[in-house]
Amino acid sequence: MSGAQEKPLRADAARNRARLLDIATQVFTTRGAGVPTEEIARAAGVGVGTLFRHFPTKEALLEAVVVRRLETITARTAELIARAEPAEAFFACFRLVVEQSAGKGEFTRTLAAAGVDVHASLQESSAAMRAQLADLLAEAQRAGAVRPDLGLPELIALLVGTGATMEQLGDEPAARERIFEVVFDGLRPR
Amino acid sequence: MSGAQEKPLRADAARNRARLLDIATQVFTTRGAGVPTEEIARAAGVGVGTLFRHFPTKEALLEAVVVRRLETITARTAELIARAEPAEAFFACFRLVVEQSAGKGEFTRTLAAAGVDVHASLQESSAAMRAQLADLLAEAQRAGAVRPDLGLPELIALLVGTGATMEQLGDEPAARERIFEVVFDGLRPR
DNA sequence: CTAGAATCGGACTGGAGAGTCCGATTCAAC
DNA sequence: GTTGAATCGGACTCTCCAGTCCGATTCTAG
Repeated sequence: MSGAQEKPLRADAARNRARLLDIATQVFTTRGAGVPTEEIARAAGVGVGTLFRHFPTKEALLEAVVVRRLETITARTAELIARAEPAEAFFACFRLVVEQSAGKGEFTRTLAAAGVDVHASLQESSAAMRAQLADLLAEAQRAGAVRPDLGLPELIALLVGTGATMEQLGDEPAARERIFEVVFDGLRPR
Repeated sequence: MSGAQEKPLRADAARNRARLLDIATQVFTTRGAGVPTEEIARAAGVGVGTLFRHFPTKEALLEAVVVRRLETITARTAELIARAEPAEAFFACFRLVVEQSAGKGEFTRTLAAAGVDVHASLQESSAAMRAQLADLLAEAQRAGAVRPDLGLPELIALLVGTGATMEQLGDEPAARERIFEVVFDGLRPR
């Protein structure tokens, strides 16, 4: 579904598009989804017209940012799964998702509030992520590393919640590590 | 500090003010802080002029809602502290704060983003809450019920984060209970 | 190099929502 | 009941921002 069926963009157009995505990712992540589109455009060195040609809606831009991030996380998670034991992979992925989700909560919230619902592309990549997490969880439970009564919804909620915890905590590596210890201890069987 | 130094409000004015606070609490909690002030006013059966007389700013209204909630929680927490053993009180209060914080995250976020910083009244009641939590934590740690390396900032972050977890999870009592088990297990010493 | 198509830029529009203003209304003191 | 002060209501203004439009610019095929 994510093939390259689009006709090749003109050189400058492709450059602008990529630049917009990068800048938007950075700005939205650090300052929240409320930043005006015009500011994103200026930071990327283009006019708003250009921005809206590439992303017909602010929501579309947000969505593109989130999808790209999800895809990155999914890919890295796949690597981890292939390379490590179930238990180790599970906890490593938990860390990965939490670290990469910084500030993402606001996006999805905005998206859900704005559009009728999240769009097709997002549903697609988030479904892939869910499937991966479900596998990961099942494997870890089979290996006895995670309490067996935990479901996928709880795991996802915990991922989001731990992300919120970290956001609240700020940059204090030792404290962040202690949070991981608490959550991981809680996840293991009694 | 929270004495009654204000001159007595006229009967209708007092009624309107109370009604506005109630409605605002309800509406903001269920639909987020983005709801237009006009809608709050209409739901309360008054004009926007009235709303803005009592709360000169939307931010002020949000703040009043949050302060009131904090005060409620603080009072109930005090009861629990007086009535139970340290360990029991600690976990009961954790539950209480998480349950009562549903949807509050967005408020504080909005507040922090809007005003220069949170206002005096909020700082006051949140300082009271912090002090209470610090006591609670220290007592529970002395009783050996909570891992000793946990600080107040981590506790607060966990409260917020667990609130986010619950919000994400929705209304599924069994799942919510499992989340509490995970977090509480993680909080206890190894 | 040239022409024509794709892309750009940013002034402009429309709409939404916060906060103001003042004539109309309601309260309460006498 | 009367009267003046407090309060109300909601039309109105002002600001901010998403998204449009079109003349100007830049790319690329030949």
